[in-house]
Amino acid sequence: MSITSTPPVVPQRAAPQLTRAHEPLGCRAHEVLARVGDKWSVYIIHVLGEAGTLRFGELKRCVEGISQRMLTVTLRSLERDGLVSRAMYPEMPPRVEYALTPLAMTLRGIVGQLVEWSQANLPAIDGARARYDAQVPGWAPAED
Amino acid sequence: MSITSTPPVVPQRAAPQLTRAHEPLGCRAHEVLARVGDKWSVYIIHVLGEAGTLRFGELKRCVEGISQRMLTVTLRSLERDGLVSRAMYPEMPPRVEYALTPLAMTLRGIVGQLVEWSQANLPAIDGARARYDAQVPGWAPAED
DNA sequence: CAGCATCCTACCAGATACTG
DNA sequence: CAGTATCTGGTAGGATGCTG
Repeated sequence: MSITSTPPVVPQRAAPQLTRAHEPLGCRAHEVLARVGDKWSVYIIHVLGEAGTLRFGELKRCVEGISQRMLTVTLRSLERDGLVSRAMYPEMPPRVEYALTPLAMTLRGIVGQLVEWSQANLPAIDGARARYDAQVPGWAPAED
Repeated sequence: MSITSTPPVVPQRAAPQLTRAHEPLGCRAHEVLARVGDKWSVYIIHVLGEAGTLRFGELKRCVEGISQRMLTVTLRSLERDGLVSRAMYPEMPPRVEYALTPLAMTLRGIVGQLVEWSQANLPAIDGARARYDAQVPGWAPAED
């Protein structure tokens, strides 16, 4: 379990000041991370955070690339987790508006940083990929 | 757990103007988000960030729940993106050590905030789920 | 317009076995 | 120990067609 019981065989190199390896992560936090670490969730939270309130179709247009099904599914999931609120107006034609909940609002900052980081470091990552693909023999550059 | 590399203060970008016209994220950022928004990537980056340097087996124990295959695959992917460095020592038995690259180091702060947020808001999310599951008729509470 | 239901496919990801 | 290779079931997720 704890790697602090280091076998004497392993040479301690470069004096790791961070010996405390097994931070338990609180077990279930992993679960939440999986939610946030969903392909579309972060995207949707970001878009909704920027736009404030959007209807289904608008959202779909903003998140372009997402299928109608995945948008529905993801929104349901986010709604269930209390991150997105859903307001339905039974008019004709129907109108449904989505927005972030206060809970999700506290995520906005982090998500924003994530997006900024992504945009800022895209070139670096592209470079790393190119370098890796070049030096690794039989690696098919299949987008990941 | 302390995220020492980054001040906990979230630089809220000023003026979240609620305009409906939303610029599409530069949209390759989405690609990077998908990488970060991978189930295991954040976890591994976090663990590696805390531990500094870990061998394959140590990592596997730390990220408990991950299969050997997924650890290999995810590490490869992270390595390809220049987020994780891999040092192999062709001894017997073999030893391979993983660590974050400087690039990934700049992600540590954000990932740390994400983890903290997850842990802090787990109860809220649990509550929201319970509430949702209770009020929605035929919803099978199948964990997601 | 906003969705649900259905079908169908591809890939994700675990288990197992084998190698250097 | 640190992988690779292979098989396989589960599910993510797209396409389509239909309702209120």
